[in-house]
Parts: sequence; structure tokens; C-alpha cells
Amino acid sequence: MLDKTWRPQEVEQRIYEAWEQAGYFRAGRVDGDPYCIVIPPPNVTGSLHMGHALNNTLQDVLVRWRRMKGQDALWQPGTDHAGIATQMVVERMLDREGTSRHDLGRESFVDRVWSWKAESGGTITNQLRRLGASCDWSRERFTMDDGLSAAVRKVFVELYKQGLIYRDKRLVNWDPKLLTAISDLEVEPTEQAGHMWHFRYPVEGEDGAFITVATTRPETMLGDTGIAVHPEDERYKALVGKFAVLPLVGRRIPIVADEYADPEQGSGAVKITPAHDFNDFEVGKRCGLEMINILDAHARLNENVPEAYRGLDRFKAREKVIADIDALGLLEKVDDITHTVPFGDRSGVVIEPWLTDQWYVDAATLAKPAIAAVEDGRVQFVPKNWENTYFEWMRNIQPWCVSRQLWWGHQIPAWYGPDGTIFVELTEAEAQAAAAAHYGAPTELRRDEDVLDTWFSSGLWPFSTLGWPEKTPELARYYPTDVLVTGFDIIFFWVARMMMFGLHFMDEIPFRTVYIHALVRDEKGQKMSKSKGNVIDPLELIEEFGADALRFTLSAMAAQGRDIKLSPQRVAGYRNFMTKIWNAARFCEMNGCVAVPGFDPASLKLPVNRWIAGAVAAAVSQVDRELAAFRFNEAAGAVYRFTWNTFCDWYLEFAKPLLLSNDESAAGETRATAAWVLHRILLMLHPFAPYVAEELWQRTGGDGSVMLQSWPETDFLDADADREFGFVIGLISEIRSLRSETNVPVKAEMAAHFPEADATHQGWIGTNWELISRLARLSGMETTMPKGQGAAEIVVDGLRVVLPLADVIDIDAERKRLAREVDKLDGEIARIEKKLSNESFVSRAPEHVVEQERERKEEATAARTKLGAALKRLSAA
RNA sequence: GGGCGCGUAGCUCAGUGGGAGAGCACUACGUUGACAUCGUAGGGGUCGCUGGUUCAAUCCCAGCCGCGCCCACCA
Repeated sequence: MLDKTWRPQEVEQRIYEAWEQAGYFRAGRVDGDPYCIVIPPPNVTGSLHMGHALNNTLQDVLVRWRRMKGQDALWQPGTDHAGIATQMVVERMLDREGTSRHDLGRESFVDRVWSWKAESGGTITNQLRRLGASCDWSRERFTMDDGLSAAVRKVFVELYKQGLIYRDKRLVNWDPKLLTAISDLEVEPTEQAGHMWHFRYPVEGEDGAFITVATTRPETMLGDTGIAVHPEDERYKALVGKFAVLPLVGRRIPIVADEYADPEQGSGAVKITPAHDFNDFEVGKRCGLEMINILDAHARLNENVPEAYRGLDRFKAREKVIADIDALGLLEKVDDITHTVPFGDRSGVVIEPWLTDQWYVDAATLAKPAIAAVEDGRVQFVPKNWENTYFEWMRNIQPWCVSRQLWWGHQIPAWYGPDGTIFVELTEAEAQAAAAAHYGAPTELRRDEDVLDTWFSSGLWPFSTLGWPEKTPELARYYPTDVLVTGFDIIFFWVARMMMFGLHFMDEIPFRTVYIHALVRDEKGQKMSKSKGNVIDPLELIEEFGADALRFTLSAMAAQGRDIKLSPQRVAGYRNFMTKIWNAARFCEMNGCVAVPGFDPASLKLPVNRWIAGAVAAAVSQVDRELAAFRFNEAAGAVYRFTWNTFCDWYLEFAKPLLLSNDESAAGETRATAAWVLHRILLMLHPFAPYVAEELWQRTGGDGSVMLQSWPETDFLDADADREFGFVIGLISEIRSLRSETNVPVKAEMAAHFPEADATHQGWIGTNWELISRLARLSGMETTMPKGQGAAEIVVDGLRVVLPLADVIDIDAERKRLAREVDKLDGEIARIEKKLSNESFVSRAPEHVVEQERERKEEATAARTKLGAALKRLSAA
């Protein structure tokens, strides 16, 4: 006997363990067409947040559904080493211990990270298990596994040898806290209040003449090597070719003409600091200006500035420069402005453009086939509008800086000879062999200390996890994968890189569909992130409401195109839904409804059973269609509505009298039907709420595990039964509404008169009288007009239904109700008549629309006549 | 500056070229042997504003207002 409520906490983990041990998540169990999703690998040392919960729920829905459809589904799991993020976590731990990675040294530090990974790496995967994620854990991968690391090296070496990876000295985004380069994508431009300082630079040889420049970063003036003006700017034409004298430094700096200078901006003259500004770097190259690096790695002023400033932090230096310029009388003015300042997304400090040697990927070349694959539809984004975002970025893609000055990650397979010659090889031995060949003798080599950007290895994920570069059977069978499910925030970081690498190395797209889901935001609409500390813990929701409730909530809210703001109340609502299903099953159990082998809806006799069998078949096929189109919310909604509003609210109520009936054939048929429909519900529920589906499946006589069942497609519909129950439900609803509106006491019973019923209506009422009378609380059925004064009247499906007052109805309320109904119908009739009398409508609207309006008018008119007469009689009484 | 999206019931949000929806909240009634994590009934919206296209616009188009996000740039 089922308990009164579903207690997920007690069974979820047991069910999950049974599934996993039985091997139900494993790929290759069936011969069907392959279906593959690779998980967006979470950070190995991370923990589950709402974004993961949504992302993995949707993947699990797809995978479980496809398995039921007979496909050989592989959901490939794994985790990401998350270079910067993980290194920072461990560094913070060391800091608390009063030590640092530099104290430990590289090797010990990396060992320490590995042991932290061993310690905490299982957290996130265990949390995914709590959620119910049916990943093939036997194939779990980690981006720093031997195999995946080999793939990384091979990709690096090949790209290098193809000229698509190169070393270059240029400005990078330098993080002065983490002491590493970062990519453009890791920089967060942030709007801030700031100042624009206007400095006067004396013009050389022209006594008392100044040229005014403006800057938001006064300290950089110590590295100025020129001043640019627009070539067409009349104000400055005479100065081009002359020199200014840089205050505080004394350096002669040329005044050059360059189109970069905007006459509309500030004074029209712009100071050029080529070593510390991306635009100035370009101007400097064009105009042959000197590049003077004035900062060290910590963004302190270095030896290239006058002694007074050396060693100062950049912000201290700023204050001093301003004060000193002011003291010289060269500070023209200071404006308050708001401007955008680049911050490191991990470190939260201001990023410096800094001149260093780094490794770059020629992304523009790799992007071309990746753009084409989306253009020609081989890869489709859902929703489609994300393709614009993808194109926009890919078509303007910049060289990708892939080297990081970190210790945790894939060390770059590059070795340097004593003279700086670079040897890029898969192994040190190969590098040494190459060096020996190059130099004619064995030579001492120094390995590049840098590691690769984390996204370099994640970019290989769809094929590296399947065994590449080995030619494995899995790679042949599951690549290209089918769907990638992810948030739009990593389209650039990850999706674009997988496209580029997949097409380059596999010569084939990595996935056919990219499903972009919403972001789960906090209540202010802010993106949730660890560093902001605004994450909501899905585990708490799971503990309170169960994984199924959370999964169902996320599925139901995953409409395309809008972000999700989650409220626990909503999850509670879907927890109630789980309880509802549980109790429907409990009802079936209590009434002996057990699944009958070989049940065939076509052999059903009772219209009520034929009706519900058709309705569940329609619901199943709708869920199927919606999932095929990635409309998770519609799919979940269809399950919800059918289960609650159709099966529980109507069918089970109809079933009650039948189950208690002496007519054993009717009772038996209804028991079998209820059990059959319940099982269909559990099956279509399974992708969304697998735990409750499994528990109920097994406890209501289901065969084996719900996970092993086929998707319950049934081609059954009895249109007559459908119409019949449309009428029955309408009749009951109308009578209930009448009772309520005319203040009929709940316990009072009334007889219903159907004086004008035709054979069809009579038949429908007759066969279903028991159901109708029970749900509408009717004491009897007559085919005559009631005797006596006054009666309430309604019209259902054109049928006049008369309910004698019998002292139970509030006559005044009934008069008002009728008057309201008549008014409403008059309004509707007028609206339709206006439409139908419009010549253009009749001639131009499709025939079926016109016909529909005519039918509506007819119906409304008939009802209006009957209710009008009823009102008249009642008023006379 | 370029792009994307949003504005629908008190709240959170679905949805549609042809009779405005859900959940929660609210009101009234209700423990008939599945479920009070429930049932029945009900109130509540000029579908942001203004134009246009159309026989017909909440939906398509344009402009505007308000909000959010992404990209680029800002001496």
C-alpha cells in the first residue's frame, strides 16, 4: 500500500544507485541509432549551481526520452580542470596555511592541486547523480586525463606545424594579480565614474607654446612616446613634425599625424603610449614610435621611469603624476566622466595591456569553416537567433592568446634551444631529437613554462572524450554528436572553439544542434557567479522538495528566449504535482487497478474509457513533438495538464462510480484502463521526473525498470467518445457553476430536465448518467418540463437543461445570472453579426473561418432564445 | 556606436494573425474512502504607447517610451 505522500528524500538515492549498478546509463546497450550528448564539463572542484541544474536537467530529459525511443544514447560525462579557477582555489588554501605556491615550487604545487582534485573532484559528479543525471559514468573523462592531454599536445603540435599557432610579442590583457595573460573574453569591461585629466605638454622650441592632451590614466604619460593629431586638423597642422617635451620625464616626443586622433574628442591631440594601450600600440607601429614599457608584472612602475616613480603601484603613481603636473602648472583641467574600465573576470582587478611574448591561435583561419557550417545549416542553433551572435563574433574574431602564466593546466609542448630556437613536439624526447638534428649535436633544452588556456582542452571535448586521436569505435559511432546543450554565455568561450577544432581535426561538425537555454539569474537579473556570491544552491531545493520537483520546475520554465528567475514557491508547486501523481497511483492501487498484459484500447466498450485512452495517446504524442522541437516547457506542460486536469480531475472522478459498480465488466474494464493510462503517464513523466516515475512504476506492477520501457506511442482516437465527453464535461461544469452562482447548498440535490433532448444527447446522458449525477449532484433525470413555478436554465452544446428550483435556488441570484448570460450572448451575437455583415470578411477570410463564425452565431442565438425565455418566465413568477 | 531580447492578471511568467492563458496570491464554499502538498466555483488584464499592413493585430512591420543583456569603443 502506497503511503499518503511521496517522500523523495527516502528513495531517490536508492533508485539512482540501482540504476547505475544495473548499468542502465551505459551506451551500447541497444542496437538503435546512436544518440550522443557531451556534457558541458563542470569545473572539477566546483559544486552544482542552478545553471548546472537547468543545463543537466534538459540534457537528461533528452537522453532519457531518446533511450525510450529505442536509440543507443551516450551521455558523455566529465569534468574540466579549470586552470585559473582551480589554481586560485588551491592558492587561497595555501594562503590560509601561511604559505604560497612559490614556496612550494611548481611540482609540489601541481601535486597539491591533484590531491585537492582527488579530494573534491567527486563533489560535482555526485551532485549530478542527486539530480538524476543518467550519464554513462563508466566513460567519465577529465580534461587532464592522459588521453585528453595527449589530444591537447597533438592539436597544439599540428596547429603549430600548420602555422596556425605562433608565438608573438604584442600587447595582451595582463592580470597583475594573477600574473598571467588572459584572453579578451576573460576581460569584463565595467562602467565606472572617473576623471579626464587635461595636461599641457610644452612644444619644443616655441617658448610658452603648449599642446593639450587628455587622459583617464595619467600614470601612463611616463611612457608616452608621441602625440597624434588628425592630418586634416587645421589647428595642429603646423605642429606636425615638431616635438613636445614630456613633462616630468624630459623626453622629446614627436607630434605625428594619424587618423586615429579624433578632432571632435577633447583637444583633438592625443598622447600616445604604445606599450600600454591597444590603440596606441597600432598608432606607434604606424608612426614608428618608440615602445617604452613602464610597468612590471605587478603593475608597478619599473626602471624606465624617473627615479621618483620607480616601484610605485600604478594608482599611487597616478596620484603623484597628477600632483607633480599640477605643481608645474601644467594641469589644465579635470572633468568628471564615466568610462569603461577593464577588469579581470576572475581576479577582479584592473587589467593592464602589457607587452609580452605569448602563444596565439590563428582563429580567423579556423573560423572560416566554422562559419560556413552554420551558414549552410549543417549546425543549427535553437533558438535560431543565436546564430547572429555566433556569426558576429566569428566574423570579427581576433587572434586567441592561449598561453597562461599558470602552473595548473596543460604545459605547452614547446622547448627552446640556447639560441632561442623553438621546438614544438609531442614529447621531450622528440624535441631533443629535433634539436639534435637542428644543432648537429645533443643540446640542453628549456621547456616553455606556460600552460594552455582551459578552453583549449575543452574545445576538443566532443572528440577527445571519445578517444581521439585514437580511432576508437566510440569515435566512429557517436561523432558527430547530436545536440550540445548550453547557455549563451559560453557560445564564444566554448561552442565556437569546439566548432573550429572539430571541423579542423575531425573534418566534420562536432554536433548537429546547439540548444541554447536560458540563464538562471538572481532576483536582480544578475548573472549568478561564484565570485559575486549570489548563487542559489539547487541541493537545498532538492533536499526540501526532491530532485523531481526541481527538474520538473526547470523543464516547465525552460521556454526559449527568456531568462529564468526561480522561486522556491514554484518548486513547491511542482512538488505538489508529484504528490498528485503519487496519489492518483494510490487511488488506482486501492481500487485494484492493475495493468493487464496485452491491453488494447481498441477493444474497450465504455465511451469514458475510450475517451481517456484517446486523450492519453494525444498527450504522449504532443510531448513527443514538443521535445523534438526542444520546447521543454510545452512538453512538461502537456504532461502536467493531462495528468492533473484530465486524468485526475475528470477521469478518476468518472471512474469512481464505475469501480464500485455491480457491473463487473464495466468495473473490470475501468480498472484495466485506469492502470494502463497511469502507466502511460509514468512513462511520459519519466524523462522529467524519473524518480517518482520509477518508484510508482515498480510499485504498480510495472515490468522491470521504467528506464527500460519504450516510449508509449499509441495510435488511438475515438472521435465520438471525444465529443461525448466534451459534452459530459461541459454539462457537469455548467451545472456546478450554476449551483455555485445561485447559492445552492452543497448537499442539496436537484433533478435535471432535458425536455428537448435529441437521440444523441439522450444517449450520452443515459449511458453516463451515473457519472453525471454524481459529479453534478443530481437526484434524477426527466425528459419533461418540470411542473410548478420557476426553474433555472442553462444551455449546453445547444441542449436546454432545466433545473427546478425546489426551494434550493436563490431566485434573485438566478435572475441576475440569467440576465448576465443573456447580455453576454447579445454582445457576442452583435460582434459576430458585425463581422458577417462585413462584405470583405465574408469574401476574403478563409471559408472555414467564416463558417466557424456562422456556427458560433447560430449557437449563441439558440442559447440566447432559450435563456431569454427562461429569464422571462422567472421574472413573471 | 552595432546587435539581441523583454514589456500580457497583484506577483512570476506561458502563448497565439480569427472567441485572452497557467502557477502562486486573493474571495466564497467544501474533509463524498486517492490527494488539504486537496477539491468546486469565482473576481481580476484597453496583452507598454503611436502609427501602418490586413477582411481581421495582443501576435506581422515601423517609430517611440521603459528595462535587460551581448559585442565594440571611449585620449
